[in-house]
Amino acid sequence: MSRSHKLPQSFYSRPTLEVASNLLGKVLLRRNEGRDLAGKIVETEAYVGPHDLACHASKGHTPRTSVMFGPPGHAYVYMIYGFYFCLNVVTEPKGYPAAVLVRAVEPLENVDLMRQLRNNPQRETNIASGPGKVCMAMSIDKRLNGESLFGATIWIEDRKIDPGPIRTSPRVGVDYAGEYRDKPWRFFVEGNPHVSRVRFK
DNA sequence: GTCGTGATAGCCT
DNA sequence: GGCTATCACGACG
Repeated sequence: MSRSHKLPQSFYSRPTLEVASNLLGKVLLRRNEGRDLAGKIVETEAYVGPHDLACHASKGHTPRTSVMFGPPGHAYVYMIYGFYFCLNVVTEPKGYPAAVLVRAVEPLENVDLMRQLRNNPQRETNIASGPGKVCMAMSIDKRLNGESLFGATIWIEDRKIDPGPIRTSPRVGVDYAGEYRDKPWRFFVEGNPHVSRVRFK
């Protein structure tokens, strides 16, 4: 039983754009007080390293960004706008600071609990259709910053789901990033209603 | 449906 | 001090 479908470290230790694209259709798992919350990843963004002006690590190695400089396959969680958290997975070999932001998942297991954690939105497509929502729905906060994705707290599984057609677009909220602003480094499943609607075209 | 606004904390010139 | 990889809500129409 308990077969592990966990993605291995070699999955994460690759070029960030590949990881961001290949994460679509994989399943994010979060063990929360004995219950596993699960969601199929349908939207990601790549933050590709020290030269990418939208990547936090372009500001250098600071306490905040240090997890990104560490080994691949770990969670980089930070607080944004004083209210919300964003979940990233660290990519590329150790020492190269890059990560993939998980922007949206389609709830799969214990959906009732995920909905509750989000203060009971009406529509299921409003449970985890955005990076802050993903963290709320899956009980992810600063305490998980630096957590390995190979333990029993949070991980990503390959359930051999065909994600369907993949599209790209510019990333959300990075107008400040100069020549990197319009890089098509956002990946999402075309037509999936759980994708965040922001800057859709 | 779209648009504007307010809330708020941690980080870093 | 200024900015931020966001969300919810209310005002429109």
